[in-house]
Amino acid sequence: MTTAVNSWIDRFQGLSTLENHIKEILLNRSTIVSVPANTVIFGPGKAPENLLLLLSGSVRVQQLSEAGREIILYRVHAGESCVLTTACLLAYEDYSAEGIAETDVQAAAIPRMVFDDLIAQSEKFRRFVFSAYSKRITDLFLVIEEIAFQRMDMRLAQKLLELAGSGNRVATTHQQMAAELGTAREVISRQLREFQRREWVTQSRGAVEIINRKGLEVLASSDG
Amino acid sequence: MTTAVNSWIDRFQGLSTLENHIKEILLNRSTIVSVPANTVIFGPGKAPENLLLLLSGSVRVQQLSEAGREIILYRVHAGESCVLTTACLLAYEDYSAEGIAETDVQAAAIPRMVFDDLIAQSEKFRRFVFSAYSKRITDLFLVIEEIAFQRMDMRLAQKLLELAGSGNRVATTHQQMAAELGTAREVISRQLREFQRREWVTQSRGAVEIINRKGLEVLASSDG
DNA sequence: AAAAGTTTGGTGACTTCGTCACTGAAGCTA
DNA sequence: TAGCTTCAGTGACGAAGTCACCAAACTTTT
Repeated sequence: MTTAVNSWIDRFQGLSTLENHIKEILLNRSTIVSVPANTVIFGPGKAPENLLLLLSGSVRVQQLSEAGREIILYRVHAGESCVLTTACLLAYEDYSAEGIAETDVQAAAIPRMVFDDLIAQSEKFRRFVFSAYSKRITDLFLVIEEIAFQRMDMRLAQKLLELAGSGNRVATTHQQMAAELGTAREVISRQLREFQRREWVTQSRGAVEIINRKGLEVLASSDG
Repeated sequence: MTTAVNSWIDRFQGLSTLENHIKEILLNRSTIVSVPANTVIFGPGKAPENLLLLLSGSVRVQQLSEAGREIILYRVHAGESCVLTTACLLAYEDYSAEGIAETDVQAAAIPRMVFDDLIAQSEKFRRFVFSAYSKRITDLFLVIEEIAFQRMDMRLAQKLLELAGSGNRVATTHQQMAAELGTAREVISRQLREFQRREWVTQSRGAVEIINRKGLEVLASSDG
């Protein structure tokens, strides 16, 4: 029997303090899966059978409208869980959201029944799950607020900074940025042209280079 | 000891099949509360201490933006639960959503600890809770899609029909309708004027009267 | 009952955003 | 190198959001 130390479990804030016997259940009854980039992990007609705890990579959860437009709802990163999915698979399976591996992904997959077991047995695991829900839901509230009330130029500046991270290059097409923000490609093109005119960015096919971070930051944080 | 039959529990789809001893815990450790209309049930700085199961009335959950604008996220009706709230109170308490009693409300209030107990003890209760989550979350996805992609005239027609129910009168101000749809009052005023011109509705101060349901229905269901 | 205040709705001018139809340029493929 | 596909640019226009202001309808006060 393993001692359940130094396992992937400890990479998850909120799981590392689990009781040892719970950790063992988690370790013994979950499997580590590897998923190549761009795999559809769940979606309409493809209900997820497992709760995924991401060890590396990221998963993009997006919604497709009937008219073929799409919007990105949130991302799941390493150290986080696809927990909303779990709820959704229990009932309303007919929603149109889908989860896609954005990079190669490694994850611990917990079967539905084991998940149920853990929820029943461990107060700490329950807390972990409901905390994850909480974060996702507040994220969704934020998305709604941004779509409804914020200006596109501000949202685009924020998204560019977010996607650039510590670097300066954002490798993405205008079309993809449009999906990020739930708008049309032309709108992105025009905004980026304006950013370029202000010498905040330079553009090349399939990429945006940030050359004046400050400018974007000022716009991004100008509340209103 | 009660037999736990004919109680409020049976009004909830998903709870009526609970084991009897679970029903008894639910009955004995929850309290029936009455809340007058317009009470703020939870909100920023007022975390809910209980899971509410609505017996009568309805609760409106809305988000306030910094600029003072608001948007209605969803409603909780009799026979449903304020379950999202429960998750949120566990962690991220700093979200800006608030729940308001739209009418006088009667509800069964389950303290947080009892909720945790029930989750641990009953598979059926877990299913009830996660199903409720599922419904709310898919509702939120729908809200996002509508805000991002649907035309205002269509959304307004849908909302009018929804609020009218089986009647023909919607007692609401333009400002309130704007909050329903996350837009500005002027937009609502202009759309309603157009509906009036088409002789689908008549207006009076604080109310809209539907006089041609068909017209609204056609617009509401014209996808695209 | 008249005056004053508040809430609700109306409107024009303007900006921003989304849509449509089309163009051209860049990169890939055969 | 010719042809295809993807990506980006653009003008024209319609839809939606913003701003500033006005007017009408209810409420409260005197």
